[in-house]
Amino acid sequence: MSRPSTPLLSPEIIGEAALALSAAGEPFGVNAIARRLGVRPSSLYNHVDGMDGIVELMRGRLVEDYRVEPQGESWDEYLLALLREQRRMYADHPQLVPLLVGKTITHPAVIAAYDDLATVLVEGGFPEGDVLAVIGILDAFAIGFGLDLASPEEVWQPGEETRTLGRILENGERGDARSDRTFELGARLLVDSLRTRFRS
Amino acid sequence: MSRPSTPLLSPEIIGEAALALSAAGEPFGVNAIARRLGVRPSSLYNHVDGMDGIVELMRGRLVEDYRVEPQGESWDEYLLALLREQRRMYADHPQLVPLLVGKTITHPAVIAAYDDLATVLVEGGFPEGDVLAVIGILDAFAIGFGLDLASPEEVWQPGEETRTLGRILENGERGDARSDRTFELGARLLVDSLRTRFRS
DNA sequence: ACCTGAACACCGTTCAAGT
DNA sequence: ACCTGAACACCGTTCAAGT
Repeated sequence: MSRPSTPLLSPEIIGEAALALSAAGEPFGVNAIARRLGVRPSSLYNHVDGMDGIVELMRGRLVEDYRVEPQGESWDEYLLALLREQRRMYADHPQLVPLLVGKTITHPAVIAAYDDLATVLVEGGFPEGDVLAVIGILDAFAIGFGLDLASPEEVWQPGEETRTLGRILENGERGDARSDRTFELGARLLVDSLRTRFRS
Repeated sequence: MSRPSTPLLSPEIIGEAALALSAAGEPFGVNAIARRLGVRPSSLYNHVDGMDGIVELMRGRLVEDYRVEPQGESWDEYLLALLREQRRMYADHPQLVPLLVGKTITHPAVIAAYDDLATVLVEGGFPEGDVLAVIGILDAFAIGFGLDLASPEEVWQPGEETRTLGRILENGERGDARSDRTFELGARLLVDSLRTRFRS
């Protein structure tokens, strides 16, 4: 059983297993992936360049799975759709966030997605000198709200008396409802202020 | 040498070592901390409740180190100062982000900091029903821009031809200068839109 | 009370051996 | 070409032994 007639593994299979583990909130290391695929950890190294390679694979699959293609809608509608989808993506894979933002992006599909965004902004009338900053703001937004959505049902649990926070928490929502309201307000504020500042 | 006359360790010493490692971008696990303190990993368990306890310790030290106390300035000035400091904090400890946002906050000093913020917002005239959402937006902002600041000098490196992104990158800044411009624009947009929406 | 050493079940990675 | 098994240097955690 040292070499099967038809391969058990491939980069695609490995990437998919890694993402499934990550989406389930479980560790997605070499050993965990091998366990899930019924294979020895060392087998993975025939298809993938270690843990770094696996992360690159995951990045590629994520762009595909959460891709939002411009359909000719107005820039603000596109931005809202993109923000919503990206937030979902980071919320589904919070453990992956530091690994994704810690490395330079070279993956062609990811570059293409950012190129789409840059093009929509330029065609929407944004000054070219500001486009990079706007892209960065959108990314920061999506990551921040994604992690917020992934955070526990109860974010704050005051032990002692508070002046304001405790009262606000009692009357406010919690869990996904709280995170959704936060995101919707934030997204609206952002898009509105972009429109105001760069009205064309 | 099984028990020293004066203890080698304490929760404070352990937390400080962990933060120093994290700030240096190095792993800050039990073994790494023990190595740095010239002690065996098992020794830490006399002072701290495992890795979870160490993270709680780090959280507490972080609030102190990056605390921004309201000084009676206007709410928007306070918000800007807070955003800047929090961004710095997350940028200095990107690896810690998923561990911090993944757990309910009970630490009294952290609760007190959020209580300060909630109080400033209420006194600044924000409707109480919106304060929780605004706090969430500020958090998301700080985390997102913090991770952006911690990201590599070159965030995008297109391999092939692009329609817009490549040109924008050539003419734009990179590294901290890019991240700073992004943050300053984002912070200004946010505070402006909060002022507009909740003008009192 | 507090540090140690041994032990355990993990982790990522390399590499010779097998087909 | 591709899976395995052994080996290595890690990791977090427990616990009896020492003072």
